[in-house]
Parts: sequence; C-alpha cells; structure tokens
Amino acid sequence: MVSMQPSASKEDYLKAIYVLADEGTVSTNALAERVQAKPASVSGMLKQLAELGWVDHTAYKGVSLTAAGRSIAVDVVRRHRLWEVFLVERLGFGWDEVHELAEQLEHIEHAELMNRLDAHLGHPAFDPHGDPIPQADGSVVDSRRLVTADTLRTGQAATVKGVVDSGDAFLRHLDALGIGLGTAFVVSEWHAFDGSASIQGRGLWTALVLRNLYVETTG
Amino acid sequence: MVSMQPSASKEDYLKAIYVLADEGTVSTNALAERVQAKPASVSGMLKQLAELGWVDHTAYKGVSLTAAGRSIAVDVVRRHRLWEVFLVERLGFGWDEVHELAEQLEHIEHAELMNRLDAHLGHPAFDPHGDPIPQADGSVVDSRRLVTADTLRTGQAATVKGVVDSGDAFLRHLDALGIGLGTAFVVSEWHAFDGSASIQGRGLWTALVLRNLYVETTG
DNA sequence: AATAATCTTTTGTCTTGCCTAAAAATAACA
DNA sequence: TGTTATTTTTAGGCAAGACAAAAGATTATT
Repeated sequence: MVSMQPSASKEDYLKAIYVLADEGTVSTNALAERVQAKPASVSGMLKQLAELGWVDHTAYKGVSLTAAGRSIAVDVVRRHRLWEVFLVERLGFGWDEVHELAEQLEHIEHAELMNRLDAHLGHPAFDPHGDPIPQADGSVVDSRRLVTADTLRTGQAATVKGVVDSGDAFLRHLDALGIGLGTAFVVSEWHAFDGSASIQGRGLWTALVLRNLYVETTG
Repeated sequence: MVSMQPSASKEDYLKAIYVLADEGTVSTNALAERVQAKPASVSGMLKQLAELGWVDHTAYKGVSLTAAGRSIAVDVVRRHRLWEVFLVERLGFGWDEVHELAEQLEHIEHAELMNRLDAHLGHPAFDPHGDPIPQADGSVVDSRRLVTADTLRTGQAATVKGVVDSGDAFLRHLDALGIGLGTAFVVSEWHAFDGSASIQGRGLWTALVLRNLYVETTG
C-alpha cells in the first residue's frame, strides 16, 4: 500500500497535535488531556503514528508532526471548517451549534468532495467562528497578510483570497461579475455615497461593495 | 439507554433487508450475498438485531424487519438519497459517481441535518437515479400516485409533493412564486405556445412550467 | 420414509482498533 | 543524589465484526 487512510481516531490525534503545537513539541500529558484519554493510551498511539511516518517522537521528549502528518492534520481542519461554513451559510444552522456535527463530517475522506464543496461555497477564507480555512494545497493563510477589500486605497492592487460570508446572493453576484478566487484587480475609484468602488481586473471594469471580500495586497 | 444508535454496519444490514424484502422474509444466504459476508456472520448479526428489536428472526425460516427496524432502514435510504441529490444538484457530481460517497454520508446520524438538507434541496421526491426519497416521517411515496404536473388537465386540483430536479435556479423561482412542498393548486389554463400553465392556489395566480413538479392529484 | 443435498446456526477463534492499570524508566530539580 | 513528576512499557481488556468448521434443520429426491 502506498499511503493508507488514517482512522478517525488517528486524525483526531494529528489534529490535536497540530492545534497544540504552537511552539515545537507537544507533551504526552497535554495531548492526553486534549483527546480525552490516559497518557498510556497516547504513548501507544504515538508509537503507531511514528511508524506511519506522521509524527517525530523522541521518548520522554515530546512529539511533533512530520510534513506528512501536518498535511493530514491541516486537511482535517480544512474539512471541519468547510463543513461548518456549509452548515451555517447553506443550511441555516447557528454558528454555535455546528461544531459537533462538523466533528463527524470532517472524517469523511474524499478530496474531490471537499474541493467541490469549497468551490460551491465560493472559497471561504474563514469559518463561522472566524478561524482561517486552509487551502486545498495545505497552505494556511496568514491572517496578518489578509485584509478585507474595503481597506484598500485608490490605485492599490490586490488578489482575491476569499469571501467573508458565503451567502448565496453575494456569491452569485461575484460570479456574474467574473470575480473569483485568485482574481487580481486594481481599485480605480471609491464611491463615497454608497461605499462601493470601481475596480479593474483583466480589462474589465466593475463596481462592487468590497466589504465582503478578503484580499492580499500585491502593490 | 432509551434507544441506541445503530452502528454503520447494522444500518447496512437493515437497509439490505429492507431492499431485499419485496415479499415477506429474506434468507440468510441472500443477505450474506448482499452485505458481502459469510452466512455464519449474518446469523450472528441477525441474533443481535433481533435482540435489539429491529428484526423478527425465526431460525431457519428467514428474517423480516420490525416496525422499529423498518424505520431505521427507511431513514438510511432517505439519507443516502438526499445526499445523492445534494452531490449531483449542488456540487455537480455525475449521477453515476455519487453512490459510494453517499454510502459514507448516509451513516451520519443527525435528524436536524437531514431535515435541513431536505428543505435546502426543495424536498426532492426522487434521487438522481429516479428512486423515491422517503419523507422525514418515514412514509415512502407510492410512485404510482405521483405524476409530473405537466400531465394535469385543465381544472384539475393537485398538491405539490416534490421537484424533479433540485437545480438552484428552479428552486429560487418556485420560492419567488410562493410554491413549496404541500402547496395545493388548480390548473386554470394551459398555454400551448410554451408549455406553461396558469395555476391558482390560495388566491394567487401564476404561470409556471409544470414539467419539473411532482404532484399528487386531489380532484 | 430414508437418504441426500442444501441451508442455517452454533461454537470457538481471530483481527482490528483502541483503551487501561500497574510497573518500570526517564527526566527534572531541590 | 534523592525525590517527584512525567512518560513509556508491559500485559491485558473490551467491543465489533468476521470466519471456518462442525452440528443441526429443512427440503428435495428417490
């Protein structure tokens, strides 16, 4: 077998390590607390994860994710947050009632499903709790580099990185304007009267309220 | 515990019995074939299902669902088919590539989720393969009582039971017209030129192409 | 009915996956 | 260096589900 699918439980461990690993390594105790198990159980699981090449584990020293492990963990987080957006934006759940449900949905393994869901939701940059949603390639947006487009100055260039809310109407609007993930544009002129701006991208001009767009400035 | 959640595997067994039980009972061998297991394994599982009150099993005679068991099986089928509609109509999957994915999604246990998804899809009556989708209350539409609304005669009364396809645009259109599941109406007049009809319901008149609507005639 | 063929259940075991308590090892630090 | 806290190892448990082999029940055949 080339690369096996992690079980739901292993995904949970990897996710926990990912979340706890602000600095280098995570202790067995901290991990045990996080996944609601005894330290002995964690030790056992870490041995398995290390054999699978998903963590680096030095006995008594702590554990950290390998590149492969981080990739899985990030994907779990991505799935979790995309489902949360779907549940809130499309099915009308409250942002406070979707966590445990997303906790189930996140373990469904199907890359194509998540990519299509992501597109369906307009490539949201943040989940309903404001946490960033990792990209399909595993990159996580550095939220410090990301601003809502209404902070741009006239003449400034930017690239669309995501939407603030994935509401149906707004996404359709964007679609009609030919604006999507990766669209680069320049702010031509602000219209004070309604807070919208004229922007120019790939030869097209359009007016748009920029409040709902996350962008990365490019000049 | 009042009523436990069946495991994914038990749900599969119940669904298999449901599907195979055209007449009274299902044989152990047929079931084994269906769930890809040996008859011995099926016997063991049937004992458990009987203890849980989900099947009636008389040794050597065959098995059938109890009311409780049928209720579970129908719900699994419902979940499976609703997910299929979602995958095809919303995410753009081909109708031939969604089965195995729906096979995973169907085991997610959350009544509210499915009810909201059902509403989100406009209460579809059939899945992308043309199979009927059970209602939330467990009732399964008798497809013989259901017709597409374009077969109605002038003056005939009918109640909306579902849509043929759950496309975004069409559902929004219905919504704007105030038409939904359960809406009763009478066909006032057919317009030969475009195949649409004027209908009247709750005092409102509107024109509509009826081809995409499943209705039950009521007079 | 007796025998044979078939189907089904029982019995005893296995595997997988995860968990745990208790004991041993290591690390940290006074 | 001894004491304490953390971690790992060891040995074992438990739940779910599967299976082979043997035994039992049913059905078909003669």
